[in-house]
Amino acid sequence: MKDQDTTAPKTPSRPPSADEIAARLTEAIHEHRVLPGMKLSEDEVGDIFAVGRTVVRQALRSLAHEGLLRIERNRGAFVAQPSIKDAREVFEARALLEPRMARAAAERASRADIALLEAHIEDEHAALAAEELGRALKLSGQFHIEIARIADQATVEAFIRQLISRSSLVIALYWRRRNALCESHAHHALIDAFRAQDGDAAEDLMKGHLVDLLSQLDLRPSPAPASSLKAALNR
Amino acid sequence: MKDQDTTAPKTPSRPPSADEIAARLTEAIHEHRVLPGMKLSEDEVGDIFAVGRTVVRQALRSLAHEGLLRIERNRGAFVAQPSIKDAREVFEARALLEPRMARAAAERASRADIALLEAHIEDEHAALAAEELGRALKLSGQFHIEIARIADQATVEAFIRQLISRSSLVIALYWRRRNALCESHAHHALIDAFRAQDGDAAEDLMKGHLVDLLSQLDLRPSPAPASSLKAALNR
DNA sequence: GCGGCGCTGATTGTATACAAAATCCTCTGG
DNA sequence: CCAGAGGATTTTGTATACAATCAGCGCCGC
Repeated sequence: MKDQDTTAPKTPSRPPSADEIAARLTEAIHEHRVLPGMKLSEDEVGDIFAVGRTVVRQALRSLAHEGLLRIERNRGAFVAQPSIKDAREVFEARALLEPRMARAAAERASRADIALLEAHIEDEHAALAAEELGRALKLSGQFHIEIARIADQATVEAFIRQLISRSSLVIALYWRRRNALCESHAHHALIDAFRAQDGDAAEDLMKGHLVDLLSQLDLRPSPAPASSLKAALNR
Repeated sequence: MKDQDTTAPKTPSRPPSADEIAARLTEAIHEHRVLPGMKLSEDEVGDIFAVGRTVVRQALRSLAHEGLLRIERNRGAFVAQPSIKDAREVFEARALLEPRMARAAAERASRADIALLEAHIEDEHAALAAEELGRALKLSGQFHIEIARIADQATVEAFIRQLISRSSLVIALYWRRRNALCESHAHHALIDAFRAQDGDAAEDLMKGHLVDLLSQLDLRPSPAPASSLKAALNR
């Protein structure tokens, strides 16, 4: 279990900061290379990034504060396993925030912004073509964050960032089918609305997009036997 | 500056946890006993609560993550000074979230919930009568948080908690007049809507209430000479 | 055979010690 | 008298050491 360098750093020169480590861990979780329920031992993470436990603890607590990790006293940090209720709440919150962000973005998006979004979709397509499902998922989430940035709402952007993170966990736990994310249509349509500066359309498209996403989840009582019996007993 | 026990603990027996310290600091900031721009030295806080710097650092970083503090590397932690743009964003975000919470709360509020809210208003009145303006302000914020709790939306509740915190900072910086918060009407009206289980009315009332709050702020370019020249140069 | 109890190893929580950075003060030179 | 450089002090950043707690396991008694 020591030679699987799923999150190994590439620069052994300068010790990375707590924020960098948090970002790397976040990325790994977004890409579903680290799955819900997995334990993140302080020593292990510290060895991987070649820093002391002090810095690792900062990163872990930061991620816990964002809801990505669950820290149990004297037990350690585990990747969060959102309940079905959590999953619903996340998408309800997104439904409250993101449509308005899409509207504001449509009214504010510059030529450069739209070009950036298109490049994003390009990358997402490439990742899908290369069967890198995790990377595609991460890019898909970043698309939503980018919209909040274009809307020039840093406060809401931070919230959406958290919601995207948890959505990634929710998808890992409750996604219905494994086949490709066929949501490219929605993102393309959104860009069209941005290009036309059509706020109404953007708001509606985003609303529908989120409903579609939610409908792809399987949120019935017995969620999924994804984790083993042991994980079930840990609750 | 050492004998002003504005945040002195009452139990010197058991060392408080990082969360407790964070809660105490949050309360002090909400009550405007600690003002924007003030520095929170690690040693100072550690001495006050009789714990090592390790625990204090956890608390400070936690509060920084919520936007209450700003941590500058090798400089220390300072109570955040939201910009005018931040202030607008906070109330825009509240306008997106809270009306819907009010609606949901109106549809779900039990007899006990309403009694609790009434007790809250009672306390707020008492605090106002006793000239404890800070305490009244804190209770007023908790009223809004309570609504999200009644709406049974933990995720959004956490967001609103952050927004209330920042609103407290915004009010400290940009509040127009010092006289009493005449917003009791709005809270009373909200409770009436809850009692009638009138979701539409609750949503509208909350929307209007937030507009009123925002209109009480002075968000013009040169905000307020609240902080000294030194603070102005620190930017 | 099985359930409870105590021991051992491992992991986290906290404090302390040391290093790095920034601020403040002083001293010097113009 | 003022400006600037340098050192001393203070404060934060990080690692390490020690204490506390928990999980796993074997042993003993029933």
